[in-house]
Amino acid sequence: MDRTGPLATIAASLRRERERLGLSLTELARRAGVAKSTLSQLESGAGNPSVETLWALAVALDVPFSRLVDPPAAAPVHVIRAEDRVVIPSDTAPFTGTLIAACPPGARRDLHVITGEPGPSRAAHAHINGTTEHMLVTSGRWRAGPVDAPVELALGDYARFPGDRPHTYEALEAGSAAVLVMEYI
Amino acid sequence: MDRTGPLATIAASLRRERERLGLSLTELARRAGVAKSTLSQLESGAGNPSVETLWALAVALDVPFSRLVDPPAAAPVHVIRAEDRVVIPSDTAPFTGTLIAACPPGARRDLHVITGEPGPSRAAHAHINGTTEHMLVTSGRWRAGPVDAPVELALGDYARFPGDRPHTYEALEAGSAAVLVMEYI
DNA sequence: CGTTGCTGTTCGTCAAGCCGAACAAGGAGA
DNA sequence: TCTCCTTGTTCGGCTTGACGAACAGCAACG
Repeated sequence: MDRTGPLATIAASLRRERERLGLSLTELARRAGVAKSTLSQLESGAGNPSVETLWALAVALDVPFSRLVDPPAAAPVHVIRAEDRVVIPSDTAPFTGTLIAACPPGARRDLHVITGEPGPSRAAHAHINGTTEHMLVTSGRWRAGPVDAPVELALGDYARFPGDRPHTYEALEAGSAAVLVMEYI
Repeated sequence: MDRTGPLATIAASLRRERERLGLSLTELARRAGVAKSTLSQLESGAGNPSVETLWALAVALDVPFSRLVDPPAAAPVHVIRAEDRVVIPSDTAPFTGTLIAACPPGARRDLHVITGEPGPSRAAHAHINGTTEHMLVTSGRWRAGPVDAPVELALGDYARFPGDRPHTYEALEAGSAAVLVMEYI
């Protein structure tokens, strides 16, 4: 966790999330029930908001509280080979997905098991912003990752890649399987 | 994410985390650089702390910011068989553990891969309060779970059990392996 | 050109968070 | 018991965040 102070992060996050929704500063202030002067100062980096104020803004923006205080998680594609036990993006075509454990409140992590057979790769729609996918091959081989940069994964390989951008899964062997962790910020 | 207001959660979280470290209110206030009167009021539920104040406390407690505002998740023992794709506690004896992905800030989830050979079961020390372990067998068979209620797991079985109490792992076949997710609240 | 409506800004006032000191309560030791 | 140090509490003050209004800038419309 970073210790650089959350104020600058909050300022940037507020403006980013507000513009993501296409809301004006005035409109967001109205929805959140805070004075627009307060919001203006917060977005300009000045101020030290109370928890209640920031909470109201998070609700109005429909984002988790921590989204505003934690620095935007850089989610570059990260690849680790089985030999090194490193992260690698993986992607399968005809596959079945099974939700094993739903994300408990506060943990923000969903566990899936997917199995696939060789065939055309299957594209997955992008998830909400800030999503990261972890994939660990437990059987066979896969090709997975962002549509513009998929990575081939062998048994035991692990991959991590952004889940908020288009990505694909493709099984390269019969009976391929993998553990998939959907992670939200 | 919950929308019930973070103040009560903050009050409970502050006291819980402080007592977890065995710190007195006075000592925590000193380390965080906040007046102990302020901390006293926060723990009693009164007050509406500023982000800077709460941030200083989170740093002093060495917990991510969101740990203080998100409600704690309940973690009863939950078991699911492979046929049902349900959770089941698993436990192995002679084993090797490899950290694949360290817990990113706010996500509070560590990914491990463990491999084991048959032999005497190995007890794992209890982790910090609120820890939950997820285990998914990717090879062989395991017996794992709380020391007083271990569960046998076959290939593909999944188990979830509290990690803040003593538990064990025991591989039942040569070349057994599993994915282990350490989850913190 | 003036008006209306929006953008986001800055200002003064009031309320409230934060602080430090003073406080009561509980052990530990002489 | 009396003292000393700790625990966490409550109290006056200073500081600061939140509010609402007034403000300047820009675009569309009559």
